Amino acid sequence: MALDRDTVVRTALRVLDEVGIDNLTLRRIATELNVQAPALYWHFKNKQELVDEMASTVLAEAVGAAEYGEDWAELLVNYGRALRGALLSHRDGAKVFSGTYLTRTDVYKGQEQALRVVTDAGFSLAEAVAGLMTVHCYATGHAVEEQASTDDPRYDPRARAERVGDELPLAQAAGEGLFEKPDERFERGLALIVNGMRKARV
Amino acid sequence: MALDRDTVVRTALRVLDEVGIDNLTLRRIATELNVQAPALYWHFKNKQELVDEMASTVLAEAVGAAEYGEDWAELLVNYGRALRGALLSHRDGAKVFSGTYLTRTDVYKGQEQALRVVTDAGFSLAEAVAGLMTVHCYATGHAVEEQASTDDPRYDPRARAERVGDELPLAQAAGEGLFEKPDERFERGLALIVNGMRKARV
DNA sequence: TCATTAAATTTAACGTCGTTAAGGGTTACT
DNA sequence: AGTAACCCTTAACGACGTTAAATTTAATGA
Repeated sequence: MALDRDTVVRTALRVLDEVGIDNLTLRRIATELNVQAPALYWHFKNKQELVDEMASTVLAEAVGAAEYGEDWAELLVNYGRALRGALLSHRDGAKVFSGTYLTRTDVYKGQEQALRVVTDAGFSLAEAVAGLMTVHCYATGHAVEEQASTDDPRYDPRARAERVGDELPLAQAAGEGLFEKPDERFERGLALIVNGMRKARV
Repeated sequence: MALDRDTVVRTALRVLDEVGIDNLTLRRIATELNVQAPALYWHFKNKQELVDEMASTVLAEAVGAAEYGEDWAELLVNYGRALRGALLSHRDGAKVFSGTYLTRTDVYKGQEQALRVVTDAGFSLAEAVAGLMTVHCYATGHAVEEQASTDDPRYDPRARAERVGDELPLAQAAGEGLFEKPDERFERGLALIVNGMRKARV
């Protein structure tokens, strides 16, 4: 039975979850497919093209196919949640998937839908773009920072508190709740951006 | 004359600008220092430790050492600008420096200063943390997306417009101004977040 | 049904990379 | 002068992405 691109992509995503991006090799993926490494070059031009397709697959399914509702504020929040969820859904996903070239246009469909709802709510197109873009970048950045710190053993909260020390009391007090409840923290930022939009509409 | 960590770091940053992260090799850096590659292992445990120090150096100088002023809104804006500027100041900087382990505590000093100003302005510590964190993540995410698209020849605006096509009129109209003026676009998002803070203070 | 062609994969190998081991100078101190 | 710490070199290992060529598998058409 011959391979196809989609099978390779899904296997590669599974391997990514097992071994992380630093150990994601073509040989490892090929082994998982009972195949030799050069066989992958029949389906993909090179490794980067495979990784791009992995990113596109994950993002298209989570962001492009979602239903965000008809309330503009809810929509922005849901869009941010979906994007963050997609980036966090695979090991090292934030680093790997953010800023990679999207090979599918599906993602843009979600954005089209979002822009329509927000402009229908009375915002100008420029305002709608700004709001959506801000949520998009915020969700991306949050996922990157979040995944970097939770995956790195050196980011032990206790150790951090030691290092920050008594010279930086506010940073220390802030840090206590900072690394422990990422979901709630993410929501606070989202609410802030939506509030900013509310103010703009007046 | 013996090398020291700082010399290696600054040379590595220069090489990064020349060749990009995919071609940043220890041998290339060593050559630039008139030294053999294994010599670097006397100063750094491994390549990752060197990269971490590169990130810390750039971020500490731009974010930790800056003066943000005493007006809370201006401060948040300046913090975001400084962070984005640092990430964009080197080739592939956003991908390389975001989410890497910071070896210096200098960065936290900037955050301490920021939290003091914002809380002095009447915000709770939780609100101040949320605001600063949101700006931080937004600036990070913006830099990542921005650098990924400007460096990748496949992100040609014209080609994108073709692909998006007539089915997605809003996305197309939005895209026209989206990839062309990143500075202004960044500022719009910053203003949105600051406005959200303004509303929270009432 | 069998020859022909196209598709899919294997085998073998190349050059480069990060990293390690072992050893050789240099400098500073006793 | 001897010793110890420091800093670097030479040589090499195993793993990686990738390419070229040969080989097998599957589909096609007479």
